[in-house]
Amino acid sequence: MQVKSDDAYIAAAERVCAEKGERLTPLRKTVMRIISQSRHPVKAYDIMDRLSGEGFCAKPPTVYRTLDFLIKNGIAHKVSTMSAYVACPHADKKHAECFLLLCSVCGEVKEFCGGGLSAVIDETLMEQGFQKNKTVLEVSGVCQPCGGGNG
Amino acid sequence: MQVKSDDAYIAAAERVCAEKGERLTPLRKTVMRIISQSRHPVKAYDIMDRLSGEGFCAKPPTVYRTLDFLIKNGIAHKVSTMSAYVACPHADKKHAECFLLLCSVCGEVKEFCGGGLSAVIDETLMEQGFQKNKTVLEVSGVCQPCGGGNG
DNA sequence: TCAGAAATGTTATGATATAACATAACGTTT
DNA sequence: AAACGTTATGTTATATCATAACATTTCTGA
Repeated sequence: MQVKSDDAYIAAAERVCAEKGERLTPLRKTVMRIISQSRHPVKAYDIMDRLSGEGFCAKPPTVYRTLDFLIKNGIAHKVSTMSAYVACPHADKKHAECFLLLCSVCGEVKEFCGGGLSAVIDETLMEQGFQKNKTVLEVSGVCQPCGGGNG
Repeated sequence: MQVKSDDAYIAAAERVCAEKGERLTPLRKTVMRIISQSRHPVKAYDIMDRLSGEGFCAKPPTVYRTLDFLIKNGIAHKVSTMSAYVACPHADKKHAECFLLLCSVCGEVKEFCGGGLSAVIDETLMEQGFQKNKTVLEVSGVCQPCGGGNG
């Protein structure tokens, strides 16, 4: 399995921000690096601790504001079921909504952006007369390398 | 739109518990009643306050334990994106996984259990080699009565 | 009625998140 | 450069959500 280097995440974040006229400040870049280097979703307070190790003295509001910024710009996601945060691996590509697969064995999170699934969800919502704003789909289970499916 | 009376929720809860050999104690029944009477998801600490009004003196662990029980037995759900809890309207019927539509205008939550959507999700996960344990799908938006879709 | 299991009570604390206001950094205009 | 408005970050305090650990009570079956 190919793993994206954290530099690639940062580069993507740079591109997204440049395009939107947003500023990827040192703090924001560092938070982005912290979550993109982790193979697991990272808790806000863990981010705070890691920031301390990098010379920042961030308190909770700073961390949450930074996370809000990253999420608002689509370069990070909140894992609601875990109260934790992940970097988006394809922030700079046009893509459907991101769904999250959470492996309870290795703890890794995998994103998938199935246009097909997105379409089915949209269609279902349409039938219900529900106007979607945001979809959160998080599946916990066992990923393939950990023995989940198809060996 | 037909609204289910809270008695129906309690009756369903009774049936589910009876079937499983679980006990729907006064505390559990009261919590079930509290969340089934609300049109919105209810916060744990609000449940605690309401319990006080009914003669219980429940502290957080008691409330969370009770919620865990209800969730474990499929008669209530946690709305992860809101840290709040709802009663399941069809706990006693065999049904696919429940998905939640959260209206940001009226605050109501609507459940739907589309077997079709469930199947598509399962299929997608299969393709990914991911063995599902639990799926959380929560959509925020605007419901039909509030002007969401199709008038 | 005794023993074990299940449920609830109690105390304390941990974990997650935001409000409100102060200061600093940045960019633009003059 | 000085003055200004905007954006970003710092700071203090506190609100909100949740669980660990252990005590007591209640239920149930032998």
